[in-house]
Amino acid sequence: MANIRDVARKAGVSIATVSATLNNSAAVSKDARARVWAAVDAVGYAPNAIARSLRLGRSRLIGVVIADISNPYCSTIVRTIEQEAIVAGYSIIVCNTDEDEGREQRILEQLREERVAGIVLTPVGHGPEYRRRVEAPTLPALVTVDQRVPGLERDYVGVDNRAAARLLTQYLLRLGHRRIAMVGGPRGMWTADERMAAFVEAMAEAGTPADPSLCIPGRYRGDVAYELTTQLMTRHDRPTAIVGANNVVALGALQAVLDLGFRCPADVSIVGIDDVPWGGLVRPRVTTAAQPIEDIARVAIGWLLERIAAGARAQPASRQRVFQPTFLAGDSCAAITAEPAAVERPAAVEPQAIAN
Amino acid sequence: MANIRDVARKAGVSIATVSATLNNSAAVSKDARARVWAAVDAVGYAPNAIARSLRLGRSRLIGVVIADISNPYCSTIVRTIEQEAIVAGYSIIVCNTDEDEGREQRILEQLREERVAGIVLTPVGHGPEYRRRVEAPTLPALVTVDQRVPGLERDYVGVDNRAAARLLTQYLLRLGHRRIAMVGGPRGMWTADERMAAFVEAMAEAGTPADPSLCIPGRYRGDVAYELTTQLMTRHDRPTAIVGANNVVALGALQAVLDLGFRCPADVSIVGIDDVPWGGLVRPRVTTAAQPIEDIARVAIGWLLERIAAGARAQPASRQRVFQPTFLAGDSCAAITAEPAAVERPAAVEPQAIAN
DNA sequence: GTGAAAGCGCTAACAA
DNA sequence: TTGTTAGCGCTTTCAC
Repeated sequence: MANIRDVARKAGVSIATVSATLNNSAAVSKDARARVWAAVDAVGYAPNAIARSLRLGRSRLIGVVIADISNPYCSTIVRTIEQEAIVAGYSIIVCNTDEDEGREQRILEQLREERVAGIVLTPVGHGPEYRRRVEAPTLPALVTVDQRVPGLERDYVGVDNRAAARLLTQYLLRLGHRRIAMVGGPRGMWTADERMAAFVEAMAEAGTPADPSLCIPGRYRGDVAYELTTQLMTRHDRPTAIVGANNVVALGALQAVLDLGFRCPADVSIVGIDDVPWGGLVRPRVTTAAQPIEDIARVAIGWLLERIAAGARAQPASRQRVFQPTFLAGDSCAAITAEPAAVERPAAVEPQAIAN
Repeated sequence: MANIRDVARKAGVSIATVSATLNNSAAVSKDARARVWAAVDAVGYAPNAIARSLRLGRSRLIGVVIADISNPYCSTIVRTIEQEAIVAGYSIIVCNTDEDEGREQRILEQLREERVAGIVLTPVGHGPEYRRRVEAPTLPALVTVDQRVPGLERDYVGVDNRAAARLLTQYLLRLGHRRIAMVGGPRGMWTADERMAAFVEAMAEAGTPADPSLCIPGRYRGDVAYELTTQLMTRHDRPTAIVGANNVVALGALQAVLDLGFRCPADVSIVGIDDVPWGGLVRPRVTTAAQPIEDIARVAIGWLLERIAAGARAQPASRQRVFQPTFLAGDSCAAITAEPAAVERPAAVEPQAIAN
């Protein structure tokens, strides 16, 4: 493939002149300029970004590390980031961690070797050891999204997870539910822990502490949620309502409930965090606390580009931006009308008596 | 950031020895080897992939060019490709064309500059000029997926689009529908044209040629399909059934139909090509002709890695692999029982008379 | 088994 | 305004 020397030879100028022409980095006579462009066409030259990156010490690549691109939440984030990145002249490298810390570590290592200009990371780990690794100055500019690592000195953009879980729980409580279950995310994952904690808190505040056996950590995967919900609903003391820790969990739960022959919301109410794509077509429409995903992604990539531009210069201190969730009423919830006893002795209530 | 020279100095060896140790490319004494690894840890060295790529003339990056990552069809492809690529030691750069040929051209140019090892492309263009560009030997190893460019000398993996559209059309015909519409994809796009052609063909074969005004090209986007379907269903001679050219088109059509107050399938039947994620929860369940997306993606990345490995050596001739779609019955279609007149004079039939 | 040195393609400092 | 040249970090040939 043609290189800058070929162009220079063809145009009858030096390689410095070619470089200056291509990059507008120095004054070049009109004549030389024209000859250079003609030669570029003639030899089919395309600048070698690798050589340029090596010379400049920086690349035009941004790493986007998310849990799983086939999750619509993640793909929306990636899409938005790409849209913004491309106008800034960057391409993005997408990596899936599958919520596996070891995998994430390998990915970060690889991105570091690749000398990417920056990284947008949905971190999966926690703890001081993990923090040390993600704070490492050997990593490029880095912004965290969605998952937050407490104490981590890196920019963070996300949603108020506690508010989201509280919102939904209180909604169910207002409808008269007392025996409410939460099918959660992976234990140790920030959003999962936060959402679970807020659920427990809201239940306690209402004077009807959550039954620990109904607070079920899981994974942010539909199949796992399906399995857990199936177990949950085949228990003799099954709940009257289920909080799904995110969108795919709620969908998995709904599918399980329907497959078991229950009606939603007649037999069991279901709510979830994060909106569902084409959620308007799912029946019943799932009531959710939606995140402004695009806004989150835009802030994240904006901050990252800022830090990349700042380069070695003084970087701003780490920032936090927390968006509020939006309550979106569907029709996956029904009020519990009879059985006031349920309010008093939730654990003793026979769900069959309440259902419907 | 530490480089190979720092490691060599620390270990008291030459950079050649460090390189040989790191890459197992030459015999190194046990002692030297140990000192090198110790030095690597000590200085926090990570090899510079950019420098290595420049030297080697090849990178560990693969470009994946798709229409829109937020389309579940695309994200499944990307996910599968990433899974296979990572075990082969490659990372992937994801680029969205939004079905815009100019955008695609810029992306291909950029990937070429980036000297990616290979490209998986969902081509959006057609015609000799376009073909010439995508066949350009200046591009790296390249495999096309989903969209096919007739006459293009590049590997292609996809589905039998005609079979898919024919399958669905014949199904509707068997149910007694005669006034069937197709909400299509972008005119000029291979899959869209094929699907439309097969629809027209199947209608003609049944002796009930499709009404041209019911063969509507559009875009592979839910909002566009929604708009077109709304127009379609507010006509006085509206159809009794709609074929959606892909999954999001079918969903957009369904949403429009329901929003207008029609019942599906009682008032209008809907089918679509490509499966829908969580389709089991959409009511009614849309009857579809599903593609084996993972299989398609796996063949594509497999062929690409093969070509990358072959390198400058003789490349195999361009290959084609066409998978058959699978018919998945939902409950979005109803039989037309009365009104045999419809068979004879479809254009004259008052749809109201048919519609349940 | 080890090291010196050339060179991948580019940019930028400096000289002319 | 233009050209010469050093060097980014690495791999690899060739001497030792």
